[in-house]
Amino acid sequence: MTDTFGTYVRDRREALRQSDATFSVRQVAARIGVEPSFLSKVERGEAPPPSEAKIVALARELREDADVLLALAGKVSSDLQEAIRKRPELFAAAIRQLKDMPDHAVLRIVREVRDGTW
Amino acid sequence: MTDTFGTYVRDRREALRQSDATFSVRQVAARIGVEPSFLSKVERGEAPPPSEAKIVALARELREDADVLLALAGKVSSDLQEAIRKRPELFAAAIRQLKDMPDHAVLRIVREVRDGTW
DNA sequence: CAAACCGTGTACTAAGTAGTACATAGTATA
DNA sequence: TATACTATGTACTACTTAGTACACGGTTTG
Repeated sequence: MTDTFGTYVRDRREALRQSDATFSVRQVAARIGVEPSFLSKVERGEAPPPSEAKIVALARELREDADVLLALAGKVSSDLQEAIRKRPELFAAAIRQLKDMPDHAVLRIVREVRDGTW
Repeated sequence: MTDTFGTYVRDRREALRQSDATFSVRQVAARIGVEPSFLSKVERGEAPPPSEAKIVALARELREDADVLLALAGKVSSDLQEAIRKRPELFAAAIRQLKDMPDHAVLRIVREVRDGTW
């Protein structure tokens, strides 16, 4: 399995670096609170993706959606997990209901619920 | 923090045992594929809850909802996690939308989607 | 009364997780 | 050209996960 997470982070960081030299391994690592050698290994797929907190910090740095980055790391945000754990039967049913539906149908539900067209 | 998972499992197993002697620690452990000492420790909160696979097997044994048992163990079923990971932005939005809604509202969505009243 | 079954205590392990610390060698800059 | 910053490699550690193996003493039951 190719390391999508590391590659994705590296590509994104290098892209930002084109216009901003502070996006070096060292400086990004310092900003998210890890050792540069560790970030380097993560980007090269030599170390597994870091903890949720570090990934969220990294997403903020890279101006990426934290949920997407967490997903690439094979993780699910702890606030979503908590929502499911609080009402497991209900949310298990809801998610299993939605999981095979096309994007637009799920989106419509999200929008209609948000707008109170309900 | 009191150990809800262990206590719950023990209570449920002892209840079933009232009418069926095969619900001893030893025999249930054998049926779900762990050592009796391990199940004993889990029930007494001396060991953390077992892996997802063992919890699912345990839920089947105890005739309980696997999602509920997983939730008590602080876990979320891997098939739900996978659904979220496949479309992280979409499902993050959907779950965050539903998480503060009352049960009946979420249930209505589940039902209406299921029945195609949509 | 002995064989089988019961729960539990102790000791151990093998793999994975999440890093840190330090050294080295290359590259850019003042 | 010296220095300073860069990326990366090697080695190490501490913690957690997910259990197993085995022994012990108590309690049924045939």
